[in-house]
Amino acid sequence: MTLPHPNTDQISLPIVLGVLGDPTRLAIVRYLASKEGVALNCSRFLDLGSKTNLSYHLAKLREAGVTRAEVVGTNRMITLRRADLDARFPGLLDSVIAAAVDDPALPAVGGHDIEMPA
Amino acid sequence: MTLPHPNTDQISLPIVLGVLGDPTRLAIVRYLASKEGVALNCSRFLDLGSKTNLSYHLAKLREAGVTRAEVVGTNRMITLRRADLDARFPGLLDSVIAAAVDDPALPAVGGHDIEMPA
DNA sequence: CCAATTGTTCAATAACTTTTGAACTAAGGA
DNA sequence: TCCTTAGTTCAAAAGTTATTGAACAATTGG
Repeated sequence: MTLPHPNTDQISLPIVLGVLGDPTRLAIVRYLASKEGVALNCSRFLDLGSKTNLSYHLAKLREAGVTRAEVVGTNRMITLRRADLDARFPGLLDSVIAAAVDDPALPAVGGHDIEMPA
Repeated sequence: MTLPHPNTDQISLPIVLGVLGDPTRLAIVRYLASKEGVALNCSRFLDLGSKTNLSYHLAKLREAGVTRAEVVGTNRMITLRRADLDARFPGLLDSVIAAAVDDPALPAVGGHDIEMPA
């Protein structure tokens, strides 16, 4: 049971930008960046929306190539595809995350759930 | 007759990313970047769509704070707000433009119209 | 003044995106 | 096996964005 992800060279600039142009998804990416090296399961993000709505946003991020989701039991462990994005669009993710870190308009993710080492 | 633009500190990260997440607008920005220091009128971009559709996309870019439009006679002279964007989101525009420059999937702007010095 | 040029606005439509709830699958534990 | 937990899928509804054509405004040049 593995989920579909684009290859690095299939990642599209307008699609990545469009996917990041949504406050919920930007908040997810910001949070993933703040926990780099750690794989988080979806329920981590329940502050940002309902379970089914998160499933939708996380699928968008994955299909755009921004995140990777690994199936571990009944969990999907989610990580940022930082190396792939850096290779494809150097500097882009860094500048987006740096800008997102101090954006008070973005919704925040609490800090109340299990996490597992990547 | 001056057009509304956001102040630098009003420029929003998700709005900028969303606006750039469209191939037509990314092509406009890429072209503006390639002609930096030159103000271009709207008809420069007619390869990318109809007159009224361009009016729409150029308004989106302007309202997001990505471009500046100056009224000169019957023309709107359009420039990238590079300094403002660099101040607000350091490195972001550079990395977007660098990635857009070698994106063969983006529509191209011809090179068949008047241009005027900024 | 008249006509041409540049670009906007408006309303309609088409196309897409987001959100929701109910039903579902798959794995894990008692 | 049965129950729970984690997450997906589906279809409907709601909301948003993109595209079009017709009508409009403002400036310039003859």
